[in-house]
Amino acid sequence: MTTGPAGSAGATVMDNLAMRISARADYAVRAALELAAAGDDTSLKAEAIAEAQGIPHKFLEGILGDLRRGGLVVSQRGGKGGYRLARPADSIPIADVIRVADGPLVSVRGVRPPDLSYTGPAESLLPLWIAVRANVRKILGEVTLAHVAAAKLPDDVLSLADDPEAWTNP
Amino acid sequence: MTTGPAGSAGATVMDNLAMRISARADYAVRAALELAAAGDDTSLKAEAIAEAQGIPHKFLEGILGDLRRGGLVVSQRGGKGGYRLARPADSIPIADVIRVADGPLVSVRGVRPPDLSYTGPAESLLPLWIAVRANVRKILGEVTLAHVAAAKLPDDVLSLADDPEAWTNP
DNA sequence: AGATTTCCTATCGAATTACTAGGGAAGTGT
DNA sequence: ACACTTCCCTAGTAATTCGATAGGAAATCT
Repeated sequence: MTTGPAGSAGATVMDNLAMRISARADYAVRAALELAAAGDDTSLKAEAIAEAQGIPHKFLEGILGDLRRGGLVVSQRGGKGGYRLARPADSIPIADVIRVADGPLVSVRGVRPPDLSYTGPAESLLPLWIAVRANVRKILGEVTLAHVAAAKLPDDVLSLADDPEAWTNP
Repeated sequence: MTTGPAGSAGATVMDNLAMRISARADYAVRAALELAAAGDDTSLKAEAIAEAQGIPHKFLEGILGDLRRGGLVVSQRGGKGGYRLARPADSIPIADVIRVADGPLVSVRGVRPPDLSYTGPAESLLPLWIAVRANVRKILGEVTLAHVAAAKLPDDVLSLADDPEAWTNP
């Protein structure tokens, strides 16, 4: 499995992180992509998705439950059961998947930017966080499951990722 | 998440967060802004900064220690002691402050994007995370302490924050 | 009925976060 | 020299969160 053992020996150091995509969000997106690739009328079993993407299957079940409650997938129990997307893949932005699985996209100290208040020289911090959030939203709201599943990201996103400097460490 | 379907009004839920600025990072930036506003040759005591920004002062001391070890501030002990910026405020991007206080800016499941590998329909996920990261870096690397302390954000950042839609909830 | 697969609840350990406590080291003013 | 101030360092801790697991009840198909 190329994805790195989900829970065990992955990263050497667990750093503090200013911005992180959680395992939940990552798994949720990958599961949704698997469903997008399967097509609108084929339904996949949780176990199949888990195996394909190297996700602990009981953990995945919980995540798929969230996606269902969030209205992104529909499920069917029983012998021929499984999950499939509730809407066409090109109408589901990645942002939706992350939000449903993980809550708001961006927050500061557990508070959403518009609810913060700063004083003194920090007053302009709020517009800054808002700008960052707007930017993240723009990207993740523009890119859909269909884009990623087809490996055809929009040009403006691709050009961001093409900058070699974007791939360096710090 | 386990919160009722979509938007059940005002309940404050402490969700998981896809992207968060931690208290450490937020405090670090605000402290640095106080120092930027004080000027290059005035030094402020930890206690004064703590009071001005409403930060627990013992907690802040630890953060200031990180900033010092990261070379962003210099300190002086004793009666006339305190902290001041090690460099001019317009040469310190917000990104530097956050990184020093909190580690790498962006990561996925505790792993930095370039170290991930995805399979199947999730293959294009990596360039997407990279694009998001590049974008966040671009903003936080461009905006300096001087910008924020003077309440004069660069135009391209301001225009992002000016979009009224950027301030809405989800 | 019987097999299958989702769905629900409960729990767990380990890590992380935000913060507190206490004391030692370095510097200043009298 | 002496007291006083302020930074500096090490530990510790309570609460929360994260990732993951277990067992069984409910629904659906053949």
